[in-house]
Parts: sequence; C-alpha cells; structure tokens
Amino acid sequence: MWFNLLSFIFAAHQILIAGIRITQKWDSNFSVMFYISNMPISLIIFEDNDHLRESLVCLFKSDERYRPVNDYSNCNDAATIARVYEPDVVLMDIDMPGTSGVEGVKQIKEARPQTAVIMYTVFENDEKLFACLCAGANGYLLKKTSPARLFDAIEEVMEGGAPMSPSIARKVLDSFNQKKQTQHYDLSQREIEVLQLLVKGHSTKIIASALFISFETVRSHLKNIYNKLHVNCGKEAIAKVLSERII
Amino acid sequence: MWFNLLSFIFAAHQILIAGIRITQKWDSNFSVMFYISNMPISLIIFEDNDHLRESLVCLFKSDERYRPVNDYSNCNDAATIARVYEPDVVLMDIDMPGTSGVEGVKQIKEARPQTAVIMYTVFENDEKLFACLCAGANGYLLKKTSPARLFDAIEEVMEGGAPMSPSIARKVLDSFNQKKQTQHYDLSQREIEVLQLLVKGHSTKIIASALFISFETVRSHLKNIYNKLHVNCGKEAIAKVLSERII
DNA sequence: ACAATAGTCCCGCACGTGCGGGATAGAAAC
DNA sequence: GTTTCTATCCCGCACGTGCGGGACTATTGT
Repeated sequence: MWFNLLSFIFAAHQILIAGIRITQKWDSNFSVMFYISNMPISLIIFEDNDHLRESLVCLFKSDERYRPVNDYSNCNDAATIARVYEPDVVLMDIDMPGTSGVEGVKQIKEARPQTAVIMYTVFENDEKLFACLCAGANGYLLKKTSPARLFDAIEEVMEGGAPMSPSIARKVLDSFNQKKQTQHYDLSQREIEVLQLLVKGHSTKIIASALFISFETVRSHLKNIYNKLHVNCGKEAIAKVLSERII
Repeated sequence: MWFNLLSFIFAAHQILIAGIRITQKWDSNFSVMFYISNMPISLIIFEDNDHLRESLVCLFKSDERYRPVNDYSNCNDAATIARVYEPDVVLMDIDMPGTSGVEGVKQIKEARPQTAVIMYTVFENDEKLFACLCAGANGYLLKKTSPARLFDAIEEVMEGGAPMSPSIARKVLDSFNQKKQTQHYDLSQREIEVLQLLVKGHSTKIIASALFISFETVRSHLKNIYNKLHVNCGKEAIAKVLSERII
C-alpha cells in the first residue's frame, strides 16, 4: 500500500515506527511515497506459458510477503487490469499471443504509473530490451533468474530500485559508452566547436558571431566537417552526430 | 587472471573443470574471456580519504578471494597504474584532489579496457553519474553500500555484470523513459511520419517521394511541424527532436 | 448542417546554405 | 627547409528552404 506525501523530503531510506518498517520511494513526479513492509505486496503476473505462470503463482503464494492477485496468459487488457486491481508489482513476459509485453508495460505505466513493472523474459537482445526500458519498465530479469533473486528483485523494486540481471545491466551501461565504439572522425578542435554549435540548431551566422570569426570561415569549417562526417548537408550532420552520439 | 580466447563461443555461463569454477566474460572487443575463480581478484583502490581507503584495503585483505594490489589517494597516474599492475577491478572514488574520478575511469578504460572500474562515491546527482557511465564505468556503488554487497558487486562485475546501488539503477532506467516527461506537441500522424524522415537528415524532396506526396505538401507539413515544435528551421527541429527524444 | 481539423496542392520572394573555386599566415611535422 | 595542417577570409552560382499567402477535399464532432 502506498501513501503519497507530496512535497515532503525524507532523508533516510528506512525508518522504524512501532515495529513497522517504512521504506522511502520516489515516484516519477518527485513526490515521496512510503511502503509499509508488513502489508503483503500485491502482484500480477503476465505469462503465456501455463506451467511457468502457475509455478510462479505457487512460488509467491508460498511466502506471506506476497499476495499474487491474479495471473493472465496475455496482456490484452493490461491497462484495465492495472486500474482495477492496483497491483504494487507486475511481472511481465514479452513474447505473448496478442499484445506484446512491450506494449503491455506501456499501457500499464500509462494507466497506473505507481505500479512497478518487472520484465521477465528469455530475450537478451538489445532491441526488445531498450524498447521495454523506453516503455517504462522498472526492471528486467531473465528467466534463468533464481527464485531467491526473484524475491530480492521485488523487494528492490518496491524500495525504488531497478532490478536487472547482470548481463542486462551490462548492456544498459554499455549503451552509455557507445560513442567510444563509433569511429573517430578526426575533427580538429575548432571543427568540434563549430559542430557543437551546429547541433544545437544554430545557423552559420549565429555560429560565426558566437566564435568571433567570420561567416565565411564558419562555412569553410562546415564544408570540412561535412567531408569528414561523409554527409552532404547540415541536417544530415546534426542527425548523424545526435543519433550516433559523436561529440 | 584473464585468458583471452578469441573467436571462441561458449554458451553456458559457468562450467566446472577439475573443481575449478570458470566464468565466462565478454570484453568490449567481443572476444571471450574466462575467469578462473580460485585465482584471487587483483584490486586497486583510488580514494582520497585515508581512513576509508585503509579500511577498504583491510576489508579486502581479510578475504582470500581478493588481492588488493595497491591503493592511491589520487588518480593522477591512473593510466600508468592500470598498465603496470593490470588490475582485474578498480574501485574509484570521484571527488579527489587533482584528477577527478570521472577523468580517472576514462584514462583507465583507454589504457586497459579489460579492467573493470566500479565507481564508489557519495554522489547521487545525475551529472556525475552519467559522466562516469559515458566514461566507461562498469558499476556505480554509493558509499553506504555494505561490505557484503561490495564483495557481491566485485563478483558481479567479474562475471560480466554491472553492479549498481538500487537508486542509481533506477536513475539509469529512468533516463530511458524521459520522453514521457517531455511535453506532447500534438503532432498529427502524418506530421510524425514527415518528422521521422526529417530527423534522418532527408531533404524535403526525398521525404516527398518517400511518402508519395507532393514536394509542396511536405513543405506545408514541415511549416506546421515547426510551429508546433516552436522552432524556426529544420535544423532546430532535428536538434530538438533528437536531444529531447521526442518521437 | 456547420465548424473544425487534417491532408493535399500551388505561387512567389528572400535568405540560407552546399559546392567549387582561391588566398594568406602561422604552426607543426618531416 | 620544405611540406602539411589548421585557421582564417573571400567570390559566385545554384538550389534548398522558411514565410506568407490561397485553395480544395474528406473526415470528424457538435
């Protein structure tokens, strides 16, 4: 159960009141929420494999900390389900008949952003991973995850964390470091300065006055930049720089 | 100790040979490496607080799995140190006199990419966090991390993971989801199609032929798009879309 | 039935920009 | 000591593009 206490700042991560553990959590609107641990965590599972789904329900029923509310073999009505049952946590498979899990997490996050959605899948490929993260997933676990780690992950996401399988976390961190993997275009320092202003959308004239050099000089630099980046115009250059994270 | 076995693909994550646990790891050049667990993990610590640094060394010396090679109160010679001692793991503070930890991780990763660098800091602000990740950090732990979790994190990073404190992991995942926080510009479906082609760097003429509509129609759409995005030209539109992750 | 919206198409004008030239001076590299 | 690189500046031409108009059609919502 969540209590939304707007505009209240609380420094410590856990406090004890009358024996009840209260854990801090920030929601996406920067309001503070508290999770009272002696309430069971309500849980909904989306998983099309009947065996696995029933095993998961059974697993969570075995621990009094969890209250598996419902489970579904598809997420066609994910938004409604989230609104009606108001689950704390959702475990979401990706590959399901009908609506995919990627679309499912998007709908749940739109319908009820407080619900933490943990992806639970065999997929390790970048495309599905980043699609889920952009859709608002709060965690990403591979199906080889042990039950103990599954429990930990749910605790972690309830405490404001983002549980990920190690190889997934690595992929996520690597995505920040991709600019080193892209080739080096051998731009001079001055050309980098010009390019940095260009990718902010500034015109040649503005760049010239910003760098205290002549309009024609900037154009000359831009010509060289376009050659080095193998593009034909400023728009292509901006697109290339921003999408490949050069500079 | 690492053995670099190029072009060899190994499916399982752990195998047992004669009682020695071998763990798979991928390095950034896509070659496979194996970590033999009965070898102690060599470790270098950069931390300017003498008390904390000595405590950490003491902590790691207490466990035979770790071999703290050296420790430094600044990372001015980080690149040389990495090349000479070839550590498996580096624990790196951020706020140090002289070269900052952000610069330190960058230098270490350039000098010896195989070395896993885990940031170990009090800083939770986005700026420093993402600067470290872009510099190539393999993990990010807050100083409130317990010793047990510290050990786990080093195991995790050696096995190809990316250990992060929960609040850090959350920040990282949230960074993927920022497009929902940006405002909605109320673009029509057709305008989105035009804009998607524009941000690829395509000219008006190309967009027209790609969408099977007239050149003038595309220009008309672009005019409306610029109005809705509050920009004055295509370059600004591309810059805004790609940097704010609209669409 | 009417208004609003989206999508399509067209014109002309002015300016920005890409392209192909050329030139000079200082610094760095060989 | 010559070459190469970098930064700086200039010209003219052709095309792309932003801006301000207008017009027609289909759909949607009231």
